[in-house]
Amino acid sequence: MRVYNTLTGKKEDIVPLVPGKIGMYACGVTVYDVCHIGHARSAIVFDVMRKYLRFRGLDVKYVRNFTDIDDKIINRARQEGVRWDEVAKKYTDEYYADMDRLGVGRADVEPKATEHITEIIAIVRGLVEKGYAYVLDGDVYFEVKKFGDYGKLSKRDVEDMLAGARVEVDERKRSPMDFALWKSSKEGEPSWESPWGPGRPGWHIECSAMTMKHLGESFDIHGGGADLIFPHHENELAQSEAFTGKPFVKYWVHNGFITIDKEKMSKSLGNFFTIKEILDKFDPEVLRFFLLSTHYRSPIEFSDASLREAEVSIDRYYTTWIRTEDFLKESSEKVKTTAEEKPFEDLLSSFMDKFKEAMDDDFNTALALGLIFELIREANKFLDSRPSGQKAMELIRKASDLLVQSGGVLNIFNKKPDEWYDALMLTKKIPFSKADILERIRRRQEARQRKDWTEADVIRKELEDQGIILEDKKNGSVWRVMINR
RNA sequence: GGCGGCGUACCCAAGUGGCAAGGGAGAGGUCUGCAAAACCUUUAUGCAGCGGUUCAAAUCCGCUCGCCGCCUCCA
Repeated sequence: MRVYNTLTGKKEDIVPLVPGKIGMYACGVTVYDVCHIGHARSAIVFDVMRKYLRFRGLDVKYVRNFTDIDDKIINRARQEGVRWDEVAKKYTDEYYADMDRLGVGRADVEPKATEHITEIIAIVRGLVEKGYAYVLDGDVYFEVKKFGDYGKLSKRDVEDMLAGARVEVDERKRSPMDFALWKSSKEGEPSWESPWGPGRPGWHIECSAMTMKHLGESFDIHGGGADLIFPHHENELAQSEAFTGKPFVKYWVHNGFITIDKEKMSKSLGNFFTIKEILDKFDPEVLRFFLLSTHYRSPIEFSDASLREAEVSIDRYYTTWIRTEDFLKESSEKVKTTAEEKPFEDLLSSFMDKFKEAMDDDFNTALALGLIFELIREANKFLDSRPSGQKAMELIRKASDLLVQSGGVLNIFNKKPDEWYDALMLTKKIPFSKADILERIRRRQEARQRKDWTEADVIRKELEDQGIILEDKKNGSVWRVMINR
């Protein structure tokens, strides 16, 4: 398995620090507002990585944090006139609600900054003692120039950055690049006792404390959005390695942004969609599929049209699923071998290797999806050749097993077709109930038996106008929800 | 200004040296009472442009053009 490591700028073989085990940390969210789909991308990408690593037999410990104390939270609380911890609680709940709807699983440990104040203080104290940090009026700063490797993750040169000087200058600091490990609290602000007086942790130190506690001083994979590379991860790396004297993270993994009209989706530009907004119009599976249809490091342009395309693709999957189910239900004594059998069998036996190969190569979900659709096409082709007999059934059963297995890793295609259509009934706001539809199908079936094609077509048209498509099969008609309307 | 990335068909999108995955849309066809679904054929002698290296380049190197990101909070 290989992964692109931001630290080295190359794809590298994944060799766990402890054979058979993976320690993995992903930066979660600061709980001061509702999540947008950029947060969803990060959450989904690392959820799938975790699932795949497990699928490959690794014992994964996945940690994802909450930043529940921060200036933004304090500001938000001030604006809303509520306590800071109420803000944190509220948006933590919102986060869970969004993730649950999205189908993103919980991490193995979900630590909060405020639950690690003791550990944070211990690290800050250690850094002061080791001479990497200095105290100023109750604040503690990390002195960047003391850490020779500073800039190695984001490929930045400290001198260049100083020359650029877009950093807010606090005259008291020894260097503008120095960053806060501990911030003294003003009257009325949340605070914890510390050797430097009442205060709260700086932004980056919490991750060092939490990773160290839950994954050890060195661990395998650290992930997050690409916008966290600098300064957050750079600072995290510096303070962690300065404190322990050991390599902090083996593989740094960063996901690309979601763009709108080619521009990064962000709070400040205001061009963002919340997870809720999207899930009102699309099933969570559609968003997941869409996000996995592009490699995780590439930017992905967000639009309704793209989500509709994803919807069509998913529908193709469930349509095929129904075909395979129908096929397996029909008992077939007579054996009919077709010319399609051999190529189909070959594809089935090579599929899982190719799927693994795709996912092994830096979690190439887009390529993996391509393979899944190749399998779907071949399964349909095989069924079109009208085979029958035990062997044919075994092949189809194997195909659906492979689809379930690969879909399971990607956390897609995990519904039953019925559930997919139920979901579409809701998101497409179909005005008919299932009973309405079945009643019309029954009436149409009578008309068809009378060979009253006009009447049959009128009923079909009526359903079609409301977004329901009928398919006539040899033993009756079935309905589906129309996607493109 | 410094650093990094991207540009593949009508659209989305894989592909880091050896015949250009996959999906959508379009056209034609098979099947069907007609449809739908499915399948088949078709749609890039070509990968932003120009040079170079190589037996061989979308892939490596150089330059040019265009777009974007980070350098400040950000998934």
